[in-house]
Amino acid sequence: MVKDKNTEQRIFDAARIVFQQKGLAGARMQEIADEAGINKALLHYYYRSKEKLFEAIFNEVFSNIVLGLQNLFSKEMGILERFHAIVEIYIDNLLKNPHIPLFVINEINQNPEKIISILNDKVVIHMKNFLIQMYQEMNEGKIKKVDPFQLLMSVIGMIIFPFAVFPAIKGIAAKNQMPVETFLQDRKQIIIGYIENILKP
Amino acid sequence: MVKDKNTEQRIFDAARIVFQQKGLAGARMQEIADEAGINKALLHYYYRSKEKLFEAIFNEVFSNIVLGLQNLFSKEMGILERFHAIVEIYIDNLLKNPHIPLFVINEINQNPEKIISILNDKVVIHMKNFLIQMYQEMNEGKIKKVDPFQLLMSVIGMIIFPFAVFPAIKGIAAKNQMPVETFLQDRKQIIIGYIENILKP
DNA sequence: GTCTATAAGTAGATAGAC
DNA sequence: GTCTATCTACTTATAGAC
Repeated sequence: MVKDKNTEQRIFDAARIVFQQKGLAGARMQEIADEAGINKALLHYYYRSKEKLFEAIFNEVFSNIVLGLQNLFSKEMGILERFHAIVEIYIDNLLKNPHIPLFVINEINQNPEKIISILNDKVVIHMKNFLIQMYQEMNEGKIKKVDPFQLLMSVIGMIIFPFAVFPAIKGIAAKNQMPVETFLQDRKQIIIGYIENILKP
Repeated sequence: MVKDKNTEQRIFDAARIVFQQKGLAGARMQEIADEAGINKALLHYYYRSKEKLFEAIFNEVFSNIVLGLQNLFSKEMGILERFHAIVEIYIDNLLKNPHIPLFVINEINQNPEKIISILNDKVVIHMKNFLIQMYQEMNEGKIKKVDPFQLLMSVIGMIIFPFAVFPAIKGIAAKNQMPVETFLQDRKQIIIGYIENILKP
């Protein structure tokens, strides 16, 4: 039995929008159906339950993030270059999907075991290689000696935080007659500058 | 008519715990009642509705944050000293209440107008003075020339992000046999070090 | 596959006894 | 003030026609 790709995809896209804005508990199946332009019953026809629909969305979103991380950490490049890539690629991606951080952060808090096990399975290896590379470059005197994990956490925090409070940033930006996109675009070079200040020997 | 402070306070504390963990939509009045060790009907006796109870909690939490900001920005001190204080005080406070960041971030996203108007009324003035002070010290050559707002956003991001993904950090820390509290305590000096690197002329 | 109508379950809110 | 019992509304989920 072949599924109608069009309808299924429309449901999927609608669900992603609603779940990202309202979260699992706050979303309504009716709202998703309206957003998809179809009837509520069809949601259950394609995805048996609200939970299953949510899981389908989350898995797609999160596996994209994991793929992005794997990609960033598997390529051969120096540490500064790598941080440069992390900042550029993530801010560009988040500008296209500013709701993703809060969506993922909420799931981390509601369902930590699931996320931790995925991270352990698919990300930790790359993370370890990254840490090893940092220690190498530190010993070679290419970069200053710092705690690699703390730095990584800091960089991710600087990247993600403005998106987690996006509406507030937007409000503040509007008050200063600056498009929020400009603020976030500028941020790329600024964060990279910080990292260079921190790491340059 | 005098309210029974004990019961009201127990409801309030229980509601804070449940709302912070589950959010407005995810929380159940029954769960709050259980947590408070009283009956569901009493919740409505003290706070007319779920929404009103949530608002009471949020207002208390958020006004504490605003007070903290006002306090930090009103005291006379140099810029580096001020950043030092921001980092120390916020990490210490968040270690006591690690759920607050996500709680506030969610409300920022669900109810941005309310938060923006409070910020405009009570925080923007202090923020402006802070920016003025930064420009002064930059012109005097005490610190390097940087975008003050971007730096502030970065510092706040570095402070708050680990708490927003607390369960994940905890999981990773556990895997490395390190208490998450140690990781976050260490972070204070590390972030302050970053800021000095960024601002030292 | 898609719809309408409806069932079944849940959650917030209230009535009324004590 | 506090409880039990109940009401009402909403939401997910299903049955069944087309």
